[in-house]
Amino acid sequence: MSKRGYHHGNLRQALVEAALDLIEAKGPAGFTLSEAAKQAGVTPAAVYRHFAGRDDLIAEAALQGYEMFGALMEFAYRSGQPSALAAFEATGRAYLAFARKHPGHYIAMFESGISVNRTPELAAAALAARAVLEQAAKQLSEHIPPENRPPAAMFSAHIWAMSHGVVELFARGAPGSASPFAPEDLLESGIGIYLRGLGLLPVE
Amino acid sequence: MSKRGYHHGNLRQALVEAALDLIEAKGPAGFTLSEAAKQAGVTPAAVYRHFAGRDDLIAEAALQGYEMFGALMEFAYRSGQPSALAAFEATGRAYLAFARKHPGHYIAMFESGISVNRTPELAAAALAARAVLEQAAKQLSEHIPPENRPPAAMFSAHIWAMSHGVVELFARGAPGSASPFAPEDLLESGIGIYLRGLGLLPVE
DNA sequence: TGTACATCAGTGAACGCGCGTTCACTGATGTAC
DNA sequence: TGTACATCAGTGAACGCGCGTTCACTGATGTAC
Repeated sequence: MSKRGYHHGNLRQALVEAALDLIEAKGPAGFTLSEAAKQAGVTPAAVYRHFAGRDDLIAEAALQGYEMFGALMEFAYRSGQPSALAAFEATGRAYLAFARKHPGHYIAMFESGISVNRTPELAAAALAARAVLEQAAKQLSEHIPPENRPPAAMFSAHIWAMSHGVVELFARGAPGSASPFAPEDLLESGIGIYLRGLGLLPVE
Repeated sequence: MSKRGYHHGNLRQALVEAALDLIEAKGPAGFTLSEAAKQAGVTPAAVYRHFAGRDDLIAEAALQGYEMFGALMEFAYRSGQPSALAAFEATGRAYLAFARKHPGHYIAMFESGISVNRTPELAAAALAARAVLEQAAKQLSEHIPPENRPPAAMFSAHIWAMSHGVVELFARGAPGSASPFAPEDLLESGIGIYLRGLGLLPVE
């Protein structure tokens, strides 16, 4: 913002944002370091002052994504307290909202092919995000009679899978695309039916 | 198989299979026409005798995938008849089995970025595959009292989303990967809970 | 306030590489006679 | 069975391109005196 001219001032973050724009626009394969540099108004070589290389830049984008993702879900989770159900549903909605609002981050995180175990920092951020959903699932599943209560990790895996599936298949232009339902409605109703199956919502 | 030497004999299909191997091994971005040609024992230029270019080759791999996918689900669906429930569950299992056995096809279909509307033939094959699942969902949903029966298209979209999510998140090495559950169990239990939520399975 | 200097972010030219694609060609195959 | 010939699948050389990365450099910035 402040400085202009020879020194960029905040090139590191500008590069991350250029990367996110490109990933969003052209997919993880379409992203190139050179183009990100160009979009940030800088020579490709300048990137190496801030990142070890192309993959390192994507990894940073994914890291920022995981941190934001975790924080948003955490916030949603808290906002629904003390009701376990409200907290859980808010978390689910936050998942889709994040994917919609920050597609570049979402793609960098889940479709770019970078491993979550690339750095300890990235692994920790990913784990933390996942932990929020698992915590929400765990708290909610305590309302299920123990004898037919699935493991919380399985519960949250189901929700994660359905959320991710809705994002990939129906929230982007991808394959058949032309679903007659809004992704939000699809996910909300799907999770509703699932929760009913666990006895956590009344069977109307 | 038969001919050797200057003329390959079945280069077109050999290229498709090389492409599938490469896509499976290195992701849709890692696939190159040149390497597929090399793996088929042929010069890159030879590819152009059979395909319009790189994307056309991927599209053919996806097309064969959709055809196989549709046929397998159709077969599974029939094998469960006349029970609507058995047919539906067999179809769901066939989904995951296909993704497991034919990852190259699956990736070409859903992750390569090629549009299903690229050719009428591809669109038709994709539609046919989707129709099988929708048919299974429709038949099964007739066992739900009409007043709280979701549209069959929504029903099948939920199942498709959960299946796809399980494949992407837990059936491959991708992100957190280290799920403590087998994808098959995860999907089977997830669908089971969902069907219970629709009143299609007894609440134990 | 003014000057000398150290720092270091960004430059610009260069590299080797593999890509997709084109083109004129060659030589194996199968058919007509 | 043998020869002439048309077909066309695959060759090999070449292309222009953009990529990621390296390197010695330059010049803006901020600090010490």
